Amino acid sequence: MRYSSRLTVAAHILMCIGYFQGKEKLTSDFLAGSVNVNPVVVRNTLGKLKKAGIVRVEAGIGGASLARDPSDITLLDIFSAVETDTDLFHFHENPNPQCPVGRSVHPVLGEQLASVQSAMESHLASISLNDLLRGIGK
Amino acid sequence: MRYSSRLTVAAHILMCIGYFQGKEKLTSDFLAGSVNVNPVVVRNTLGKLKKAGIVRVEAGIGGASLARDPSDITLLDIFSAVETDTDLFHFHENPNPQCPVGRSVHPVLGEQLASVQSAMESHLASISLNDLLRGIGK
DNA sequence: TTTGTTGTAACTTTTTAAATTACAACAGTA
DNA sequence: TACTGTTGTAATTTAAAAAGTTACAACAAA
Repeated sequence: MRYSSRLTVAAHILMCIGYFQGKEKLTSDFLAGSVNVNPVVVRNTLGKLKKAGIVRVEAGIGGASLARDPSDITLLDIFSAVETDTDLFHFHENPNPQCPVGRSVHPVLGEQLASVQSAMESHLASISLNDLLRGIGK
Repeated sequence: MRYSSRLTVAAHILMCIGYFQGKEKLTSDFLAGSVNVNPVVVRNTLGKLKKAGIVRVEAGIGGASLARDPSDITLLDIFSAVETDTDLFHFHENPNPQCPVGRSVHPVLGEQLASVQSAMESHLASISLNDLLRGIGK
């Protein structure tokens, strides 16, 4: 299995906000129309992004806006805000502790996979919302 | 979401084979005992590893063995052999093509995510079964 | 021919994401 | 104040995928 589409949905939403900010009222309905998902999914996603300090949302009146400069919002920020389980790999639960291999898998393999994970994360951190906005309509 | 436990299960199986080769008869039951999964899962996994030229399996008589030197089996080899969908990120299906952002998400974001993916894969390729075997019982 | 094993298909269980429904809380406006 | 459009959030449903399990034919050696 792989990561859910939460990262791409969240990135899409933020690209919309960055692109349309000032021109359109960015309600969850409007954003849902571009992403083509249910408005409630947009609201939940915005809720997580708000908690992470990435967007501001006006309750009641409606409308979302970026809380930081697009160059200061990275894919890692979005990823961490939005994915519940950020672990890339998933260990099988109960290797046999009686077996020398079963006893060692988790520490040995886990250490290696953690380095893969952090390589991925630093790569995500090197890409900003600004980089994405530059590509729109090009 | 994240990758299934297929990679860790497959790596565990291969570590067992590398470790016990020559000392034990490596049947799916024996391997299942160390990994602590159903023997059928082991057989399915071995089937994929066999197709990828990583192991040899004796039908009838039973028992698995490595088809290559452990230093020539990387985590990327195992990963590719065993995961059905190797895509790390998952795109939402139907962004609105009427919207300039909806039209651009896939190409723009997809290109960036592909670079993240290949960074991860080259990292996986740098770790061999030999590296894992060295860590056992240490 | 008997025994122990692999290869596979089919089915069930469990888990997770995403869609959906519903409604209270909120903030402006008439 | 009442009305309107919106957010926040809980609860439920639907859909998809992984892993567990059962069952059995094919196989290879003794």
